[in-house]
Amino acid sequence: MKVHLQIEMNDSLYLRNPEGSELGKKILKHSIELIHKNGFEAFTFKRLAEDIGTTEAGAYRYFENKHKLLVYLISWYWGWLEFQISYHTNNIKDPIVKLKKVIKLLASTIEDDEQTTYVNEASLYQIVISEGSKAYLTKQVGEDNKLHFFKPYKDLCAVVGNIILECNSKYKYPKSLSSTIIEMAHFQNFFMIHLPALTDFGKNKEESEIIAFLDDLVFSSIKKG
Amino acid sequence: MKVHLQIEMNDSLYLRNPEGSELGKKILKHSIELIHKNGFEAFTFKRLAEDIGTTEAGAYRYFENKHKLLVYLISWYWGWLEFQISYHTNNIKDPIVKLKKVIKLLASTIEDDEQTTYVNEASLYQIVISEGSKAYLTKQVGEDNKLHFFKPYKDLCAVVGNIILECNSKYKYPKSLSSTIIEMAHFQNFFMIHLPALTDFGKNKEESEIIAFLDDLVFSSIKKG
DNA sequence: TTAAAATGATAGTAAAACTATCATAAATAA
DNA sequence: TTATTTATGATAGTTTTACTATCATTTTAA
Repeated sequence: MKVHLQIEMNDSLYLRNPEGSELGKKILKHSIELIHKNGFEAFTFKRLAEDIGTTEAGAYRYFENKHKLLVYLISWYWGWLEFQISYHTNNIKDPIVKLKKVIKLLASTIEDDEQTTYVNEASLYQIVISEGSKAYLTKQVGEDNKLHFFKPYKDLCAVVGNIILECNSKYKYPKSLSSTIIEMAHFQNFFMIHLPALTDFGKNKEESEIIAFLDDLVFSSIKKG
Repeated sequence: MKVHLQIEMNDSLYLRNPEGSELGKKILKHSIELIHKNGFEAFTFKRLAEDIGTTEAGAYRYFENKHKLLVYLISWYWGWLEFQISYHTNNIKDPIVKLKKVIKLLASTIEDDEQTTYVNEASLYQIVISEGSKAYLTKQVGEDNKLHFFKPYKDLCAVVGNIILECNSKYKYPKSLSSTIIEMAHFQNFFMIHLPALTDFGKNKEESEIIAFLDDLVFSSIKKG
């Protein structure tokens, strides 16, 4: 049996649902490739269109602008990750084991999930690391937030925050610790690769060390006593 | 006695030293104002020139492009902050007291430092929060790093890392913990204001709570035993 | 006081970030 | 099946951004 998993997306993010047509899926697929390859700043709808074999206008019919396309991709990732977490932590009773699993999922290079043909999760993970913050570090963050663009991120943060509370219901900063883990899972990875002086992982460049750091950080913080 | 403090800047960041002329200082002053007000994406040399009363070409004589100008401003801030830290922790023997002071300096809204007339530190602090990551979250991060654009950030990170080691010489992740504190001092502030669901400070919006969170995070982690 | 350097004024270019129009192809509903 | 809506392709055009170039004038430094 082959299961197709579809992430429910906020429909204010697009003009026409990209998951509902071949061209739309091509837009997703190729924008992931291009942003991964050249970075978000160098990404244009013109290049995207050339890559796909459609016209600039074709892309603009799906997404108002490249910012919304980025937010779409990042949101898709958070939604996908939340599913991965619920899938992989299902039936785990011990919240400490659960939290360790979550940290591992957050900080591990993703392999491409064959269930979604038009999204390369491995590339998307790299985009989330390098470009993810740009989704909200803007002047329109308030408006975007009103349109619930960041709901998937907030939901994930809430999920992780609740596991933290399961570990220690008296811990005072579950949400901030949660957003700290999430951000640092990515930032430490970026630093390790590009600015190793900002980390302790420069020599080996092993993501297992990032996981060990985050484990240490989290479990020291929430340890009772 | 009036002391003028000048931060030594990497001269690959500019074409002509902006601190060496009136026009240059105006460029710094007004770019801080404009980026603070409208965000980095909306910031252009044309608007800057109009604001100052010079021409676009005038600005381009000082900075190759707006990315370098941003890196300049952010670097200036890190340099300035490192001085603040060394100034305010001078003569403090106890590394724990020192580290607390550092966290406070990192996470506190800065008041405008009258010693530097052409830099409004309060606005610059907001820019560092909202735009700081964009200095390195680019495809050219490698080249920029080779030109030592991020040295002030790395230096600061090393300083904080060393204080962490003074507290506990056996702690395994001084540099990663240091970059985590630095980044989170800003990110938690941004989240508190714009995406409060990602923090535990949404109700009161008090930066003292961020400081308390960071204190808790750091001292739990480096506590011996 | 004279040469060098910095600024101002103006012009121009390539690309980015869109919007608009119209013809055609594909899907769908009557 | 035909009629009609809907999606796509092809083409063109606009405004803004991100620069570069030139030359005259002013300021500064030797």
